[in-house]
Amino acid sequence: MSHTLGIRQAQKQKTRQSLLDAALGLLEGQSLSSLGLREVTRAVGVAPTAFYRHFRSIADLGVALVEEALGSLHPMIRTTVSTADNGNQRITRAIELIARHVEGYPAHVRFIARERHGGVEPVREAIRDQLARFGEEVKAELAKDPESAGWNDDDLLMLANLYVDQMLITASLFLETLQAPEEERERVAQVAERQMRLISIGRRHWLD
Amino acid sequence: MSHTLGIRQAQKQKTRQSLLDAALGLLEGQSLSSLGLREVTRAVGVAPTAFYRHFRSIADLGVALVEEALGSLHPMIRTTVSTADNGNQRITRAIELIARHVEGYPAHVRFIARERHGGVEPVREAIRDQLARFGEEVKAELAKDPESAGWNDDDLLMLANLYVDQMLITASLFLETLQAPEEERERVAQVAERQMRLISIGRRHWLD
DNA sequence: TGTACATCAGTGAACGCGCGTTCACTGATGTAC
DNA sequence: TGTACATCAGTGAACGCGCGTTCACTGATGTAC
Repeated sequence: MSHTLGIRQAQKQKTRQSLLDAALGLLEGQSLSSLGLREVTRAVGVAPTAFYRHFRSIADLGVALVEEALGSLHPMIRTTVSTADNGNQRITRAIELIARHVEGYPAHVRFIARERHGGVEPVREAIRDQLARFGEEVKAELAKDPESAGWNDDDLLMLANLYVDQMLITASLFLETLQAPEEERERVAQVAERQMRLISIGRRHWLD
Repeated sequence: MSHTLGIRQAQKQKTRQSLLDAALGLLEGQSLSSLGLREVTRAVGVAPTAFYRHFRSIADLGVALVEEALGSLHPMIRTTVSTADNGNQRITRAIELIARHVEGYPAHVRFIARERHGGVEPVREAIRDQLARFGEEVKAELAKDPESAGWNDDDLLMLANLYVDQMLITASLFLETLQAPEEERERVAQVAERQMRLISIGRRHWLD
């Protein structure tokens, strides 16, 4: 039984999504704390007052963008980790997955990198919470691996967060190469791969 | 032969420094791209137009702040690395150095973390350049270490950048605990320490 | 040392502009009967 | 199915406000002789 939205509800959601999309576009060249409500509505083509039918404030819209952006990162991180743990080949594939995600959702990645330490506290908090959840999930994924035998929970979480941070750093480096020639992107990929490999080597000898 | 500045020059520098200090203070709660010129001059107590005697724009002031902030990080990173390479005890001391730096210059650290991916391109560029220089310096420091025998230049730089990024991540985590109880800060320190240790273990077995 | 002129950091008035928010409104959609 | 009323997403005028930038200015400091 699929519930069809009323015309009114559907139109409202469409406008809301347009506001989110427009904001994300405008945020490529500035940060959230300088984004104007009128700027966003102008880009969409609705009256400034229409904004209030969807969000209390720009900060509120920012929090919604966090959900959207990290929702899209979610499957990527899981796949990356469950994919990426044994051989060097798996690490190569994981880095490729990150590169493709950055190509597919550059604005989302930029938004998260920018606002993670940005000037809007509720948005920072939303990102912090989501990244903590990612850490927990990666930890759960790592725990399944035979290589994790003998590891305690604290150390697993420590390693999980190291991987998560490393993925974000790599993603943000890829972002900077989006307009650059292919060889530059290849160079970034190779460095990221070796860093990931070095961490995995550290993991393997952690209990020595 | 010490050259005493003229009264006029000395007063000008003092005002300039006041503008930088006021801006840094205001930036604790917002990001550079939303900082207003009038806001800064108001905080200092000079006329808005006085701003133009010192900086072309807020972005220009931001670049000056990068020099100031990373100038203060400079000695810290060098000491941290040359200190931090052999035993676990050295890593502990390195993390302590970072913690103390964050306590001593919280606004500088926050500024760099925030604007590294912020909305003002010239400022991002200045930070990128400085961090690249740090990477090179850390690489040079690592190269002196007997443990680096057999390492090629690319791998040394890869490791150096891994350390630099890890230091920034750790610094920004400490920043979030400045208002938190001591036990929270201790927890962050312990995680950072183990991550650094894992990386160092990876380093030791890189050539296996 | 004293005088006459040049420099220039900081002033204060004025400008046009876009901002966020309020309010009463309109008219298409939804609902009850 | 048709009618009468309720809901509510989006409108458009109006507001007061702070913004960045311009300009001619002032008066303390600097310099040449």
